[in-house]
Amino acid sequence: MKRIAESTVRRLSLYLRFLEEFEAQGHQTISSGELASQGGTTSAQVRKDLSFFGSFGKRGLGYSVSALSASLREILGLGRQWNVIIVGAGKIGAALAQYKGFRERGFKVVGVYDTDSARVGRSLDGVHVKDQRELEGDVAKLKPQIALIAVPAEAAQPLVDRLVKSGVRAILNFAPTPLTVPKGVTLRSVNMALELEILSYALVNADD
Amino acid sequence: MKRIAESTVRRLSLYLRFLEEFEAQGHQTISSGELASQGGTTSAQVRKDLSFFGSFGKRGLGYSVSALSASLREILGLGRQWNVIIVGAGKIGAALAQYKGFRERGFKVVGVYDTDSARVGRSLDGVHVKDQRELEGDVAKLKPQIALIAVPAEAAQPLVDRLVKSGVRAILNFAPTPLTVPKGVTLRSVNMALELEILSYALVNADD
DNA sequence: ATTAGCTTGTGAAATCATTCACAAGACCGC
DNA sequence: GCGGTCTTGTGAATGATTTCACAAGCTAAT
Repeated sequence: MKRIAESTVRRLSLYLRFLEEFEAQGHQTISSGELASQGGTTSAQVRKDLSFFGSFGKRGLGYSVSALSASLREILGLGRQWNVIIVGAGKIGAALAQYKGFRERGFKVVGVYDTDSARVGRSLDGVHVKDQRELEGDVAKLKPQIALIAVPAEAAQPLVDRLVKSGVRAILNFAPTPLTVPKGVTLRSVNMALELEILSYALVNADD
Repeated sequence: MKRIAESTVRRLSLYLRFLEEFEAQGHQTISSGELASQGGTTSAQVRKDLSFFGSFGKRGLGYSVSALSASLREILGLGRQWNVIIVGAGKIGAALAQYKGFRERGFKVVGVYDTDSARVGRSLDGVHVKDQRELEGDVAKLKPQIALIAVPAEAAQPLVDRLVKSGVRAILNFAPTPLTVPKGVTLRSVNMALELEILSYALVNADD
């Protein structure tokens, strides 16, 4: 299949959110325009996004909420449980470990690791923090597909290398540093200070 | 001035990071190629990004690390302190309140608010959590330019409306829901579950 | 069965972002 | 001062994404 733009995948994910809300409200069908207004985009964009994957609607009618939800879940790979490990049990790692939103969407935290002995042994929402030396062994055993990185910037790249070597194929990085991964491994980064700097730029240039 | 793409601003922010590291290592000059290899981009991209704002290098030599750092800080509006409030003192709000990276880059947390009386009064890294009823009064007094939102999804939009009404012009949202703001207000969202879903998509479609 | 009223799916056009490619400078060594 | 070697700054070309615009398809009402 043709490569799909990340912006498209991101929007599909948003559409799914909204479809679930809509379904809970008992609606049966939804039009591209309604979907668009929630996601802050246009009806043409919605239709184009969906068209990459097939044809899901009925002309004149719109989309079946439940059928489209199911299709999007399928497309996004959410019909299953993903096992996730979190490395780094500081403030951010701990908050992530306890974040309910992950579990609700099929992402199960199966391990939390740290190097600091003061943190090892603590329990975070049912999962207790293990020593980072156990990482390789656990990855081999539990086969988590996704790792979240919440360690200091300087520890992040060596950690990524270890994770990749152990077979992790998808990484979400919260350390404020750019990382590199080999081809075949997907890396995404969330950098909160950077987001604030973009806001700072917007404030300073408010008169554009 | 011509409108600058967000992707450009994001990269400028990254370049600044490296420049600071590079400066700490005692280097005087840096070429667009060196800057690019750090940021995972190309030298042409670096030069193009900078060209929107002026001409900062010397042909044959590269860029003065300190001069370019200063220019980027100026462009990004980082030559000053920004006052930030955080609304929502749950796991994520608390982690944000204690995140050192913000302070280091000139973002000072001047208030943390929650509605839950069990959380009100707690101290998070020197700032203590206040009742959300004090929000409007404090915003009028402290004039924070930026608000971080870490409340449940359903509480987010009403909160945004209150913040905007009180004069906040930039918002960073961590609630997993799309929000709308009037023109003149900048909103950015960080949605962690969404990032995981994008990874999920990548894993399922690894063979593209 | 026809019409009226919606809404989809999709090429084509327009816009936006990145990469290319090269002239114009700048420094160094001789 | 001149030739050689870098590296910038930037139009032009390419590539990617979004928006437009409209034919085609479906439902409901009469």
